[in-house]
Amino acid sequence: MKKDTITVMLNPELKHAHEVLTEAFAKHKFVVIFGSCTATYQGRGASRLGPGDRMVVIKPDGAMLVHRPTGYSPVNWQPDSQVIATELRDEGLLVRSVRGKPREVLELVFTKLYAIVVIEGLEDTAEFIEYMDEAELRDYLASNPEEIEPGLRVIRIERPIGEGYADIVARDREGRYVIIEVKRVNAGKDAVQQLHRYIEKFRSENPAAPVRGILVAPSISKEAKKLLEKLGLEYRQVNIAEIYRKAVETGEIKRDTKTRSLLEFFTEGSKASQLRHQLGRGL
Amino acid sequence: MKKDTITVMLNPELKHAHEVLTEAFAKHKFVVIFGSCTATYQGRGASRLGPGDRMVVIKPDGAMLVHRPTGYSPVNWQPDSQVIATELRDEGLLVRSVRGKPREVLELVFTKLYAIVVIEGLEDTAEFIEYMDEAELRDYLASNPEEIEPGLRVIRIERPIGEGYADIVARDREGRYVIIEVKRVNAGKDAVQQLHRYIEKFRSENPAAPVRGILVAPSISKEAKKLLEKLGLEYRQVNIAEIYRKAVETGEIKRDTKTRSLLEFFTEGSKASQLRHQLGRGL
DNA sequence: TATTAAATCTCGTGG
DNA sequence: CCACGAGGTTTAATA
Repeated sequence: MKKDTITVMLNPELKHAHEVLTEAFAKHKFVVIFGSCTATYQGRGASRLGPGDRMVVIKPDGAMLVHRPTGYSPVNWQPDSQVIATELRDEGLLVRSVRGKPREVLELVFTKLYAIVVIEGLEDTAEFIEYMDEAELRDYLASNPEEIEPGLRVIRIERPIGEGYADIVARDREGRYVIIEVKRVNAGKDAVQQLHRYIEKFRSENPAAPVRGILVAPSISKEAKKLLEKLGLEYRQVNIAEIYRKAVETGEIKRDTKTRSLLEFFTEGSKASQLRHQLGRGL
Repeated sequence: MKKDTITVMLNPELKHAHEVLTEAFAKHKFVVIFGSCTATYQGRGASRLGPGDRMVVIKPDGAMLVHRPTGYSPVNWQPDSQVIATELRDEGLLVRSVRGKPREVLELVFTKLYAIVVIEGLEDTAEFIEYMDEAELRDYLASNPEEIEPGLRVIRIERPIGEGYADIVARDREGRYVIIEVKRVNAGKDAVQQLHRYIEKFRSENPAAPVRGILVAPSISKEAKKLLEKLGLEYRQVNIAEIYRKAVETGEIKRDTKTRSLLEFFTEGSKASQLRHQLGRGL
């Protein structure tokens, strides 16, 4: 980032803030506002929020976030907006964000401002790399089917069945077809139903072929398990962290020193109490 | 918010920042950091992000957000964390956030800091009011079933079926049971499947009772429609904005002057071009 | 553009 | 504490 591109205002007057914000929005700067405001939204839904202290972020692309003092989620937002404008009113400083498609309007009215930060020229071109999403898990299991069951031979992956795709189609030791559905999070009834649909479709297409269905997931809900058993399907538990470790070890996932240290922290790592001690009390 | 509780540092040294942040985290203050950092996450998944300019928010409850210069979503985050700590390293200033359940670690390493804002005492107790969410739509339809089909008599709403709930259970003119699934957005295959699950469950519990299934939504995807028809279910289109207006008119939804004006803005309102003109170019 | 499925989904609600 | 389902879900991939 270039230097001298940060402007900070502490407890600014509404009028002064209005001027600064108008220019900041026009020039697509990165803006953060701390203050007390109300929020009104209408678009896909409608909402209203009374006065309170919030942090409002407006990004260069028109993304807007209204954050309360706690929680992950913004209470109001605009994923991106075509028009952002401010207006001085009797009630306070209006900040209005309008999105065209779908049509959505978010209006904030500030009565008090604690701080405004305006930044220009933030640069971020780094690639974001994610490991072990569902596709990666599926590919690992397809390459290492013995993790699911000894003697399994994979026929193909992502086989189109009906309207969807079976994650893995294989044959077991006895030559029976095995349709495998992979989930990287807790499996619910929907996952069981999905597998069931594939099995039904496969049976209708191959009436003579014996076929089994296996749901592979780190965990399964009780009701899903019941449904699964009722439908004559099977469940295999897998440990995602363990598979991640194996994938790294076998080179199927590249690692650098940084991920390695975190990985060890996780798989061989210390307990929370030790960690707390290492780090100090903190939060 | 009380006064004099904001601290702002511009282009701080890492060492100085470390001291300030340590205290801020210990005292559960609201912290925003602008700077260039890398990010490493491991927990439910794993990810790595190379150096770039970001805004990092740490809230009093331990919620943490790492935002790139564009977009709605944080690139990394922690919904809440038990331990947040900083450490001075050769590579830069480490900010580490640890969550216990599930076990997740997010590590940031800052090499440059542009600004740090620390705020204490933000107060926000206002109630967040949403209009026309699915529950409200369901309740309106349950009170006005003729919107779905003439002669429908509602038996109950939110009927437990298995572990889930059918939105509305009714009887039609001919005495058949009707299970109704309500969606306030475009219905996809998942909605059809959900309704199908309820129907199946109902049939298994009441083998003798004839039952219909109706999906009520403002629109439905083509594939979902096909699946729905294949499963012998029905679809009824509703206009959400119209229902919202009726609900307001009949007093089932209270409105104040603010929502009223917004309502009019939407239902009778001006076009985007006019709006753009009103507001000036803006963003 | 529409649609589908995944997500470190998050968040509330109910058992 | 788990499970289910909604969400102004968002986002990426796919047809």
